[in-house]
Amino acid sequence: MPRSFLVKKHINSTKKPNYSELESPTVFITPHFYRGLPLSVIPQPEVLSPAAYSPVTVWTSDFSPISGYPSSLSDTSSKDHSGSESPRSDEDEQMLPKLTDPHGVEAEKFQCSLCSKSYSTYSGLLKHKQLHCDAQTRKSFSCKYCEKEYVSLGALKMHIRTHTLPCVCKICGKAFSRPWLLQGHIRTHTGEKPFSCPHCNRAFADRSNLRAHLQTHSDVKKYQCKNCSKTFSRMSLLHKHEESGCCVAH
DNA sequence: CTGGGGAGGGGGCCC
DNA sequence: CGGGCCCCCTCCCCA
Repeated sequence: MPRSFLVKKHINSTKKPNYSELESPTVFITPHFYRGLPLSVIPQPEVLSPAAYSPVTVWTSDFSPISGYPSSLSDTSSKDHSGSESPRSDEDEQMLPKLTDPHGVEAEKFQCSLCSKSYSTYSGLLKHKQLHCDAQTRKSFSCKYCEKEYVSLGALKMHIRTHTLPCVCKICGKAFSRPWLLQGHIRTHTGEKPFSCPHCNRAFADRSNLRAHLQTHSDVKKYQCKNCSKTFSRMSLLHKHEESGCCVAH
């Protein structure tokens, strides 16, 4: 039976969210454990709305045309407010070539594929790229719950789930960020242990714990002290060993 | 005090 | 792009 997961203490309260203060969960698992697989539910609209993110800039790996990008970005960001997609900033306007200029695009041979601004020399284009577009092409999606930033919307959505915790155990009400975490938790209720040790046949509910257990069967363990060469089955044990002062004198 | 098990978090990869 | 899965890691607790 689980021992501590319901009374887990967060000594460093700043490190982990206060789950009780988060918004209400949206997914429940029925007692029919293996029929009703956990379903993830999209977080609250305001969480996934464009306002939830801070898409500062757009990132591309090179300077090639990115015709597909703006539409893909707007696909996820403009559904709730059609008619206001892709607003161009003042700076963007300044970056565009002035087509009415008598020395307009026709006279320029090197054109920025991102902002369409043209230059008569390649070095001019490179300078523009370094000073303006390269900086602007680094996308940054910020979490509205914390200070973390991600380079992709998908990564941010994944992270936001750690705040919203949409997967909730029907039995005990504990919430999780991902369905498979909930599945692992449900095993603590059912006692299911699908991962067996080939050496001693001891079973585990979690693959990671089996992996840690396998280390105990090894003479030379994975984590080794740099100073005394003693090995440990877990990094945490190695850290304890180092903090104990064993190697301070060396 | 040390080693090990239980439980869970988070990023990355693949489909 | 999202879900599932894997891997690595941490924290807590107990023998």
